[in-house]
Amino acid sequence: MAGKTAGMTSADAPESRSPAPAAPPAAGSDPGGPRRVSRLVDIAEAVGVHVSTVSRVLNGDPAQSIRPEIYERILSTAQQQGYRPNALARALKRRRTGAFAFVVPLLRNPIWARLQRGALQRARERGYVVMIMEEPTEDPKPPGDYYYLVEESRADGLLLATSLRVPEHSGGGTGPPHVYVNRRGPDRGHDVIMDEPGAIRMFLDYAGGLGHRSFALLDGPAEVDTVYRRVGAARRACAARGFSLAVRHAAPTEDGGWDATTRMLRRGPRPTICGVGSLNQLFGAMAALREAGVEVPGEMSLVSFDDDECLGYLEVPVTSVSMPLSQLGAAAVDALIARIEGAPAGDVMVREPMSLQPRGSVAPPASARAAR
Amino acid sequence: MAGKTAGMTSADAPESRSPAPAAPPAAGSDPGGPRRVSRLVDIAEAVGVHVSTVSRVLNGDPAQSIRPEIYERILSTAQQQGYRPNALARALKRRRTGAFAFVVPLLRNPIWARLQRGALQRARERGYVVMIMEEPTEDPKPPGDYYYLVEESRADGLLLATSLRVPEHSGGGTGPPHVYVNRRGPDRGHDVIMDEPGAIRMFLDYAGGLGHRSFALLDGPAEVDTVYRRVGAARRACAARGFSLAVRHAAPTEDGGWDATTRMLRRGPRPTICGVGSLNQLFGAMAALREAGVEVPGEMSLVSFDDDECLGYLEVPVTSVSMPLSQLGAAAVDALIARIEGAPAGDVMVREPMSLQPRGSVAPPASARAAR
DNA sequence: CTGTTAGCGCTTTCAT
DNA sequence: ATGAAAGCGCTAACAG
Repeated sequence: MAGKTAGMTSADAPESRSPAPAAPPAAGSDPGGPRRVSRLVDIAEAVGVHVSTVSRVLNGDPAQSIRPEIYERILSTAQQQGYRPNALARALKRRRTGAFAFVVPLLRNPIWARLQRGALQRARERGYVVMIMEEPTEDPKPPGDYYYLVEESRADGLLLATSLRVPEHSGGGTGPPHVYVNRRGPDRGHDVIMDEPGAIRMFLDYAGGLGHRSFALLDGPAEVDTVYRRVGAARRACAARGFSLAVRHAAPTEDGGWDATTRMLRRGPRPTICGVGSLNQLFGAMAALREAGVEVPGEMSLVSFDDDECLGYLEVPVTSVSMPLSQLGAAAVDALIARIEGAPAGDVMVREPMSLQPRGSVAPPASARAAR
Repeated sequence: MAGKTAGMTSADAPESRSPAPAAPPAAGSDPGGPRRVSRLVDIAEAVGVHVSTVSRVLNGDPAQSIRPEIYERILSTAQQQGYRPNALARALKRRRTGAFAFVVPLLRNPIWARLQRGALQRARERGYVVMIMEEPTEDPKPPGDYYYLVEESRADGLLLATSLRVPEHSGGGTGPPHVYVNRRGPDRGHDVIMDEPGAIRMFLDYAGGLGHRSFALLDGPAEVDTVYRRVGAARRACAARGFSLAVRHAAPTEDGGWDATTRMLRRGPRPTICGVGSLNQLFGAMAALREAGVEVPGEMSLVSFDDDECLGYLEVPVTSVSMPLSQLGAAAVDALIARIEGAPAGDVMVREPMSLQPRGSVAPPASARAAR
C-alpha cells in the first residue's frame, strides 16, 4: 500500500518519548501467546467450591446467604485473578447481549455527535453499551437492513436515525425491538423525535415580533423527516399568521446551501429573513449572500436550526434555535429499553430544553426600520 | 421526565404519513412474543440431517463434497427459514468476536468522523465490525481502562485514539491486541500516525516561498501527541530555516483559539502568518483577529491543519493542509488485524495523500509586498 | 447453604 | 459423505 511505511526511521520520530538506546529488550510483540483471562472455574478451583457458587456470589444473587468466609474468599480470588465475566457466554445463556446498535447517517452535521453523546451516557447509566454503526454511503438503507444485528444476537435493540420518507423504506413488518431517533419510521409507535413545529414557531414569533412578514426556509431534502415536519409546520404557521413563505430544498452541504440561496436571490420577491436547516447549508448560504452583496442582517436576516459553538464566532454571529439533542438521545435509549421490557408501543416527543439564541444575524426588516 | 410526552396528539403530528383512519388493527406492540430466529438444528430437522452437516454446508467447508441434493436442500431451507447464525455462539466457540472497539475522544472536531469512516469501511471489507465508543468525558482515560472490552470478549482488539502524553497513561503492561490511532501510545510498536512533520514542512515551504519569516503556531494542549509532534517539527524546521516561531497552546475550542490569539496580538513582535491546529480554534482565532482589526491575509496570514469543506465558504476562505484521515483509519484496522494474526509489532506512518489547499487566507507578508 | 445437571447455539475433531 | 460427541464459559432450575 503506497503511502504507508512500517517501521519509522528516527528521522520520522525524533521527538521520541525517552532516551531509549538501541532496541530495548522488552520491545516487540506480545510475550508467550495471549494470556488467557481468568474464568469462573478458575476461581472455583482456587477456592475449592463449585462454579455455580462462584457465579452466584459474583452476581450478588440475593437468594439466601453464602457462608461469609467462602464469600470473601471468592471475592478476593476473583479480584486477584483479575476475573472478567465472558460477555459472550453470559449473553448466550441469558439471551440478551446488553448492547444496542445506533445507526447514524453518513453526514458531517454535528448534531449526530450530540445525539450520540446523550444516548451513550444514558445507556451506560442503564447498564447497556451502544455500538455506533455509521451508514457506509450517503444514501441510507431501509430499517430492515439492520435487523440482522439483533437477529444475529449482536444487539438487543436498534436505534435508527436513518429512515427516509420513501417507499423503499416502508416494508419489513414488525421487526426486532427498535426506535427511530429524530425521524419517524414507516411503522407506528416507535418514533422518538423533537418538537420541530415548536422550533418553527419560536423562529416565527421572534422574527414576526421584529416585523418580518416575508420568510424563506432553506432546508434539506423533503424525504428527511425532520425537514418534512419543519416545512409542514412552517407552511401552516405562516399561513395562519399571514406571512409569506418560500421553501427551498437542497443537499445538506455547503454547496447545497450556496446553490439554493443563489437561486433564491435571482427569483421573485426577496424574503427579509431566512431559516436554514443545517450548519453546512448555512455556511453555503452566507457565502452566497456575501457574493451577491446582500448584507446580513441589513438586507437579509438569518437563523440556523442547528446550534453550534462556532456560530458565535462568525463575522456575523448567527442566531440559532437550540434543540434538546442529548435529551433526545437519552429518551431514545429509555424508549428502546421500555420496548424491550415489553412496554406498549408509543411515540415520544422531547420538547425541552429548547431555546432561541439571539446573536447578530437577525434585525428588523428594512420596512420596519423605515417606518420608525 | 419533563419535556417528554408519550403519545403525541394529532396536533403534534398532523402531517401523518398516510391517510390511515382510526387505530388500524395491526398497530401496537409486537404480536405474541419475540419470533425466535431459526437455528442450525431447525434446518437440520427440516432437511433430516445432522446439525454438523448443516454447519459445514453453511460455512462452505471445503472438506470433501456434500451430496449435491442435500447441499441444495440445506441451502434453500436456510434461506427460506431466514437463518441467521448466532454471532454469540459462534464467537464463543471460535474464540473470536469479529468486532473491534474504536475509542474516540469527546471532541467536536470533524476529523474523528473521517477517521471513523475509513476504519469502518476497511473493517467491513476485512470481515469485522467496528463499535465506536466515545469517551464519556472531555478528559481521556488511560488505554488500560479499555482493555476490559477485549477481556470480556466484546471485541477482538482495540483502536485507541485517546492516549495522552501524561504519566497516568503509561502503566498497563502489554495488554490485549491494540493500536493507537493518530496518537503514539505509551507502549512501543503500536502507533498508527500521520506525517505531521511533513504537514509542517508543507506549510513552511509554502509560506516561506511567499516571503514569510515570522511564524506562529496555535495548537491544542501539548499532551496531545499530534500537537506535540507538530510543535516539535515546527521548532526544528523553523530553526533550520532561520524563521522565528511563536508557539501557543490552548484548548481545542473556539474560545481557546480566541483567547490565545488575543494574547498573541498583545505581546511582542507580531508574526506574519499563523498555523492553527484545529477547526474550532480557527473560528476563535478569526474572530479575535477581526475584533482586533487585523486583516486576513493582509496583516496576518492563516493556515488550518484541519481541512473541512466549510473553509472554502468563509468570508476569507481559509488555506489548509489536507491530511489522509480515512487512509489513517483504514491503516489502523490493517495494523490491528496484523497484530491479531500474530505479526510482529511495528509502527505505521500514513503519508499520502497529503496536500496543501490554497484558498484566500495566505498572502505574502507586507515586507515582501513593499519590497517589490 | 452449596453441588448437580442441563443446556444457550455453534464448531470441530473423530469415527464410521 | 455424514453422524456422534465434546465442549466454548456461563446461568438457572432443582436437589440435597
